[in-house]
Amino acid sequence: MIYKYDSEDKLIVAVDCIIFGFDNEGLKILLVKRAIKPEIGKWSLMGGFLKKDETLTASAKRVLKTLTGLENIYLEQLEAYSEVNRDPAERTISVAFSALLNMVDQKWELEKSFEAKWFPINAFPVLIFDHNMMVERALKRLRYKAQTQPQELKLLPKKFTMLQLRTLFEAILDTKLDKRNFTTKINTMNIVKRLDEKDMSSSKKGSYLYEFL
Amino acid sequence: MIYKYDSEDKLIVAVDCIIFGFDNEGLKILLVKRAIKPEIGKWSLMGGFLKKDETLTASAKRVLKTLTGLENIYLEQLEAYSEVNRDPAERTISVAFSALLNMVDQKWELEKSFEAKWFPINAFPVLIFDHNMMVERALKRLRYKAQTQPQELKLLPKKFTMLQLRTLFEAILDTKLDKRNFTTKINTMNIVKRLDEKDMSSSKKGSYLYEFL
DNA sequence: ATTATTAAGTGTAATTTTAACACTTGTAAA
DNA sequence: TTTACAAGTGTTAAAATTACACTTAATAAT
Repeated sequence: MIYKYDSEDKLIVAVDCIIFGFDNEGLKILLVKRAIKPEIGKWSLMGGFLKKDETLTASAKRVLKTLTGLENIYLEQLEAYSEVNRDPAERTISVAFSALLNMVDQKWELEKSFEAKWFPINAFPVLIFDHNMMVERALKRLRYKAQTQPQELKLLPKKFTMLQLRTLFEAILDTKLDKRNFTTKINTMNIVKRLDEKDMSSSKKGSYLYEFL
Repeated sequence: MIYKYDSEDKLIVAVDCIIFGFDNEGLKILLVKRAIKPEIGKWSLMGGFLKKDETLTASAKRVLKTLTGLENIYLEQLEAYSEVNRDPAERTISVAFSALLNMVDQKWELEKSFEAKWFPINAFPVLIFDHNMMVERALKRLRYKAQTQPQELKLLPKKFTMLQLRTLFEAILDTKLDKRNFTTKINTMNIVKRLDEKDMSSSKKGSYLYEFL
């Protein structure tokens, strides 16, 4: 026997992705020019609509794959946004996802048709709807993650130097960190192993490469 | 000009409330006997369906008011749950809310028709759907709150003793806490003020009452 | 071959925070 | 006046955090 709820209150559920990237210079956010009305042509988070037969996470993964071609982007669900008039076109609620993307060592390209662009995290445009709020929340969450579970910061290439890791932390936390204290801290946390390999590109001495455990 | 998205993927959005209470004995959770099919008669979180013209928070507040009559229950949004078959009746997603409720000093009554019951947090029944997962997540979040923003633990009467506060912490964190260290910690956190008033009910000496700042 | 250059790598001391631990006090009841 | 009982309080040791600057390894230039 199959039961159905009796409701005229069905609505469209969207997902919006706050896509963070890191390229050794600073923390970046990937934005797209909105392709549909309303607010067509304005900067926006990459998003899409939840289909009836997919989970929110699957939906976000699909959206990200469409934009980047990548299948295994690290994702974390954030809040749902549900102001009644958040989207002037129609009642929708949107579930935000934070996506972390290593910009360097993967072979991938942004799907051209989306007019996507990376912006520095401290200099990106005003976004549509409540998307700026979403970014703010995602950043807060990212800072928390850095403090508590740095191994989840999937923003670095598989092998990275201490300098890269520290630069990432500095970008996320928006502070300067002491070199010696940082290394000691990371080492006592037991989350990385030092490889025998060195990266010779940045100095004559070369710097050890690390991997997350 | 009004735009509409073109979509057959509208669906029902629910809210489910993890309602925590504290009565100086221990942490409790408020559950209801489900009144609709499927799974009618089974224990469940208190929930309801999001209406087209309300926000998720408003919806949760409405649901809580229906059950308790209270208007100003402290609420925090948690994750959305979206497994395709989480509710066998129909595709729904549900947004979980954590609600904190001081069981002692308010004048209120549980609406009888819901067959609601308080359970100790470490001895409550198996719930329908994914509700047990929701409770687990809510507990985790509550522990985090206790560590970082204890003034948000709206589970105590306005005036409370250090013993009450410590007992609450012990219940939430599921550990014993040292009396002296606890008092010192709370005092250095600058989140409470000690009143001149004493609660004489628990001892001959009486214990000071505190308020959150 | 020697020297210069450059970023990587490393240790110690001071301070702050946390954890462990037990006796004194104030009041009501006997 | 004494007894009983929970409330209230301080010190010491250990651990974590912060501040701080010189040495090292390798390449490039002479």
